[in-house]
Amino acid sequence: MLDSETKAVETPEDHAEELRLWLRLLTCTTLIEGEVRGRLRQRFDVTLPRFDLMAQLDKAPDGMTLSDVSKRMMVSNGNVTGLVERLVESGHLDRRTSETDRRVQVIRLTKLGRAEFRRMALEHETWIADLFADLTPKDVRELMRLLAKTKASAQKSAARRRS
Amino acid sequence: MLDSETKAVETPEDHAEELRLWLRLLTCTTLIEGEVRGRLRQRFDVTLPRFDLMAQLDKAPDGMTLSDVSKRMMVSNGNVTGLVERLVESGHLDRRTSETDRRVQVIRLTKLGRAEFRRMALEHETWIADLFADLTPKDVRELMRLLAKTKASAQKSAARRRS
DNA sequence: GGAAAACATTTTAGGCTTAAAGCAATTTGG
DNA sequence: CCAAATTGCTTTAAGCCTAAAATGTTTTCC
Repeated sequence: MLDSETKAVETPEDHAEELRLWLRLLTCTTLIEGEVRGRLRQRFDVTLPRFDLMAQLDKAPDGMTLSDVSKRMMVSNGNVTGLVERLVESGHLDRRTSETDRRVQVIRLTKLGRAEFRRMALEHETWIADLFADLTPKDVRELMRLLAKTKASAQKSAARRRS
Repeated sequence: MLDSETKAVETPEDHAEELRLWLRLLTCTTLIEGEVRGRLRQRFDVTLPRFDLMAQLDKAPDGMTLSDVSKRMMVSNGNVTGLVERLVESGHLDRRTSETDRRVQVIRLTKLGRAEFRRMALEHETWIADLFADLTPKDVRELMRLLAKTKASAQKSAARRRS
């Protein structure tokens, strides 16, 4: 049997498996994301980022600040500014400056925005179910568990770098 | 015990688990992708799409057509056109029209492009390994299996829609 | 109280991305 | 052979996205 040192010499840094895993993860996400994007556009003439932003706001009846949205969506501040601008323009969002802190903008879904989002979300959920249809409930549970572990690992690594 | 019909009435369409799974998948990918993007920029002043394109070409010593690249990267044709333009400009790519079919553009890494990519890829691999560091080899295998199943399921669903 | 730091957002410059339309070259099927 | 369809790529218009700098506001802390 090989000791660990010998093995280390033979395969100095074998991270090929992790690399393949990352590529597969990326492929899955890209595939599903593209499918959802296309369906949103065809059925509702809406973009995925707009839908995602509305989804965040649907969960927050009292509204959110732009920073909150930016953190939740994991996108840059400037990105949110533009996205919100367009959704206010189209009447889906209401935006007001906080009374207690004039730096802060609070945004909410308008009645129109909420109604449209709910209508889209119902159908969206069936698309997702269909895309994952071949996974058993056990597969789903197991994937949830492993992705939670993955997320924690990646966050730890990211924090290590920032420190 | 409830029969399936009663149960169906109580929970008409329970796809909440799949939805959560999709969001978690997306979170993991966004997290890792953002981390890789930032490191590529800081260490090598290169963008992620440029790196991805070079990675495709590194696996194809005889070059690829733009269509091939577009399919592999799962992005639109027009996207590749611009990406290639900039990489030819910076001297990383060589582009020539096919002798047998004048519609086709074949691109390859230049000597410079290959050298730079190899240098980046070495480090990139260690980042990925670090990001996935808390997963056991068994976790990795299991994730690979479940993501393969997910990919197949999503492709089937996408094909259903297109038909 | 007031300077300095922190914070929320916007602006800027540049690049990425898509869908759809357009152009040229090749292939197909009468 | 040649018109029609297909294929490979580019262009266009619009929107998405980031990092970094700028602006205005609030908090901190001496």
